[in-house]
Amino acid sequence: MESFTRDEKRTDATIETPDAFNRDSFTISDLSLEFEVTARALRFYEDQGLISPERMGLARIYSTRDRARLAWILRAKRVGFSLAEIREMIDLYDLNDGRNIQRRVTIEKCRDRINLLKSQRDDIESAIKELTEFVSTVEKVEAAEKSAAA
Amino acid sequence: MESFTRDEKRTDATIETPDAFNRDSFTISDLSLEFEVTARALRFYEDQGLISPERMGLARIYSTRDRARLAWILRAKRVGFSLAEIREMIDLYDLNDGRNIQRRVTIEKCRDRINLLKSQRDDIESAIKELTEFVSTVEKVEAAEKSAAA
DNA sequence: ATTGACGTTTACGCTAACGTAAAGTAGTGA
DNA sequence: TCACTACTTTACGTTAGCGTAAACGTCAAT
Repeated sequence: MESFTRDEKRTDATIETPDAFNRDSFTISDLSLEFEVTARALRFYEDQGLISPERMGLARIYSTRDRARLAWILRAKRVGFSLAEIREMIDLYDLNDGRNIQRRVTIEKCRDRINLLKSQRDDIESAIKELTEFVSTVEKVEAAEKSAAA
Repeated sequence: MESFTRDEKRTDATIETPDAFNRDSFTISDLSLEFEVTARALRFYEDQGLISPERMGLARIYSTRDRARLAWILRAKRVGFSLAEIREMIDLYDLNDGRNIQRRVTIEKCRDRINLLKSQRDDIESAIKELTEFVSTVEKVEAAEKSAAA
């Protein structure tokens, strides 16, 4: 459960086969390349308790679960959550894996988040509309000028 | 255009009628109360060139246009824009009031923003879905436990 | 043995968006 | 006149989210 047998690693490739998909573990640069985040960021997330990969000596070995979790983290970031908030949410998930304590609190927090997300979405929707209209008016002006110049 | 005639101000109220709606000018605390931002924030936005109210002596006098602009700024903030980005967008708007220079650049920038907003919206949509599903599974577990206890 | 690629830790630096005194001005009300 | 209140400026402090050395370990290839 906690030991990492090196037998699971392929021995044919020198140490890394860049074109190998269907991997079951990843290095820090694998993930930083794939998700376009710096290794520094990944280490920082680990410091903040968002993710905790296995170690092989000092080196970090990310599992597919870690990878999925990272994807989750990054999306949460994109939608505007702080790392602290993300951490909270992850804790909620993890808590509900085995425990039944505080389940109602979890649900409430999730509901709050959902509502927040919805209002954010509405704001964005309005912004899109507004910008789109702006663009079209500008384009109309432009078209009018062209025909006037003709 | 630039002078502010004090005749336009009402002289009946001492200096502020707290219950007066349909106002045409606002103090800094009016706006900070209404929009629930601190006066410090408003001054900061001014420093950053996002808004520039008239002055009556030292005191800031916000017009209805300023107020509308503030509303715009705050919504842009809510959807994740930085103050610098908001400033850029405002400049674009203002530029297109009188000038025809760089109109294509403006449009391009707007298009980029629109695309960014759309992908943000999609991210949020996914997050909503995911959280909603999570909540419902948690609730199912809860319901199952209750019936098991009966 | 050394170079190079990739990894590590520790730790100081930086930007954004304000918070928070500190200290002064300006008008009103007693 | 004094106090109060709302407003101002200047300026240093704070938090988040990393960036960026510095200095070192490890393995494979030259």
